[in-house]
Amino acid sequence: MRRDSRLSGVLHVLLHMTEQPGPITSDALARAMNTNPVVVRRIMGGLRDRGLVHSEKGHGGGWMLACDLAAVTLRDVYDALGEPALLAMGNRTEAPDCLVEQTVNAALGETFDEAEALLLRRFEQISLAALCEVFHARLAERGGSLALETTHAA
Amino acid sequence: MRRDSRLSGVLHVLLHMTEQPGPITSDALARAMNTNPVVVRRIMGGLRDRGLVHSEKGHGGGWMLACDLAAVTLRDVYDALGEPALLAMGNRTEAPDCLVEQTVNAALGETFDEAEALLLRRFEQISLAALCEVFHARLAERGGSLALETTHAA
DNA sequence: CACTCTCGTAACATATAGCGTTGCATGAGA
DNA sequence: TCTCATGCAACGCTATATGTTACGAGAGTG
Repeated sequence: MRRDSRLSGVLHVLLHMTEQPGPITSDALARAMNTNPVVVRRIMGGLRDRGLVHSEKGHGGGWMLACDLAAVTLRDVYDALGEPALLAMGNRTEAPDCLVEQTVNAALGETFDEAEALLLRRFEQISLAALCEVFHARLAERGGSLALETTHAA
Repeated sequence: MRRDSRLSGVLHVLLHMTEQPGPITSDALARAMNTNPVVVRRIMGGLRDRGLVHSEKGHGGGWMLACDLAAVTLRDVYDALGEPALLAMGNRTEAPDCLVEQTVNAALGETFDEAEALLLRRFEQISLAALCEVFHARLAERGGSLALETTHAA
């Protein structure tokens, strides 16, 4: 299967939203990500249910941030996506009768658990506010516009 | 995508081979793994090309170990499988123009790289001989047979 | 009220990758 | 010559991320 890029995608969207005061429509976000509005709504749905963002229908509607950027980490966003699989590999069988396979599972499982724990720990260490800061540092360093419409030409 | 279990599977096979003096057929290995002989040959092909195992056709043929168990690590086996993807997630775009996405990619990419490096490092730290040792320790502790035919009832 | 905008959601299509299965060719031993 | 076993191509199946279309519901505008 293709590699899951939902976390990457939703963070892209969230970071753009921090740079824009008003609500942004799924359509505008979809254009920025070269994808479809429905895909945007799909990945944003989980974040809405968790109260990270808020959506409004009708004229002037769209998506708005609804959380404290300093208090929300990538882990929260990851959870809001439904905690998709982190590793592409896994043990063949969960609870095998075979002692040989139990040995293999134990060794591999420990390694896999370590890697997953590392990822989640790193996610918890990065807040949306921190991402914003890094972005602004890059912006100041390299110059350029911060508007969604400019960075993503229509 | 389904979670890749080739590493888990091939290690199971290799460990069984260390416990058996003569060659083992793909058919016997497939029965032990509740799968198809062709699947066994497929994942073993890479290991054969690297000289980790040797295959013989005809009567009395099958698979044999062809390496120093203490010198071969899980990393070697992983490489022999063709270095399949370790992580189920990735960045949406490799080299985006958007400064926002560059920021997201940098943060996530660093985390992903760390996790991949951890996995490979752990793989390098575990030799086939070490797995064998753990297996024999478990065997002595819990008792039981070590024959493929017994642990995997036909 | 009619119209337009936007989200919410179902339904279906597409692409990829692991896995299973069949068939046949090839080489080795009985 | 027959049987056993690998080598390999060619399918089909399944799961999942992603793309697309269609329609309904709510919210603002004229």
